[in-house]
Amino acid sequence: MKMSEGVEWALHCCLSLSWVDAGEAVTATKLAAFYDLPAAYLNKQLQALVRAGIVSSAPGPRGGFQLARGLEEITLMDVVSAIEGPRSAFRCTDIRHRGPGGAFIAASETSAGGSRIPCAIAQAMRAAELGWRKHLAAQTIADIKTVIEDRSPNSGDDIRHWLTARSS
Amino acid sequence: MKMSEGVEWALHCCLSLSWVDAGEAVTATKLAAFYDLPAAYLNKQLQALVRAGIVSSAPGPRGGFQLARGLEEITLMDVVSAIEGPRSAFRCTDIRHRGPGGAFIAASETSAGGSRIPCAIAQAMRAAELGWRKHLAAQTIADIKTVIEDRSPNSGDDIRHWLTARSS
DNA sequence: GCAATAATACTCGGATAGAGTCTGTCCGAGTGTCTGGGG
DNA sequence: CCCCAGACACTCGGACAGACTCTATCCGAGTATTATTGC
Repeated sequence: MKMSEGVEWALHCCLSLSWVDAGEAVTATKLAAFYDLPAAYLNKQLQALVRAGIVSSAPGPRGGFQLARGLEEITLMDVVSAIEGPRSAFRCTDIRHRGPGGAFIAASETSAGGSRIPCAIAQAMRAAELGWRKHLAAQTIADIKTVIEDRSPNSGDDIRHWLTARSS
Repeated sequence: MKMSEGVEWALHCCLSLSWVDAGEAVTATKLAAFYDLPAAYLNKQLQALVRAGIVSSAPGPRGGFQLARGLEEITLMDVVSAIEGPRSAFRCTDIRHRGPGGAFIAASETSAGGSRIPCAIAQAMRAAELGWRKHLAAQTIADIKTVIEDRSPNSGDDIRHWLTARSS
């Protein structure tokens, strides 16, 4: 169970984009060079953020990516969901209903309407994962930005200058 | 990010093993037949549980697997960790230190001793994942067994009879 | 000098290969059981 | 009848392929810029 590296990339990119002036777009090539990442693949991850409505994109010269909404409106959950997809990590395949074992619970645990009572194991796993998602949804990128600006107040200016410089 | 199916299998197997009498071993073949799973692959997952000390194994005739400790001592976290390994889902590759961007934070965020201050993003992700792990560690398989026995009090007997029958 | 136009360079976006991990399968080492023979 | 030895059948355990997802790359569609040409 490994989370895609694209999540880390996307989070850092959102953070970096927050320092450039509104209306200014940064290209995927520039962001990739800044972090020494493969440009085309980073572009792919940024596309996922576009589809999720987190950043907006513009083609052509002077084009690129910029945040589509305020940092306070972007939670870690939003970014993770955009990159990893909406499906949960634990996926119940209902093995309790397969094979001879299924016969034992079919009578006693199947509700009247025919809809099956969810597996207790799946419920427990889902509850734990929900806790994880709640933690992610409770933190916005603005919170992280605050931490970083506390640590090094001038890094934001440096990053903005580097990303908005015309010649690389 | 998809969790291995082996986790679901292992959880169900632990639950099933809890109903057979102590000292009685159940073979991987039997458990696989019960849930209609590939026997050899299920055996592989059970081996992981053995390495983690959750179940014990015995070779030869009358051999098989049985729980190595009480259900109250087996948390969901134990099983997940046994199957999935100890590594966390989110893995910080420190892209903030790679490329030109690394130069900006090297001076301001590196502590005196040379040890780097952990990335704020990695910290946030790790905190969320820790919340997930805490949820998993807080629930034991005994808890799940209680839920199931509440729903269908006689299923335990059925499962024990099926698993301990000599001829399939 | 100014406006319209065509060529241009640059960007994102999706379609296309390669690597790593998860899933599934096979065979060998080891152990308890059963059968046959001897005392 | 009881004990012992040998063969046997059964189990786990690790080594070996196949499938799927993640990673990485390439090329085409579209757009703002820029140079050129005519007025």
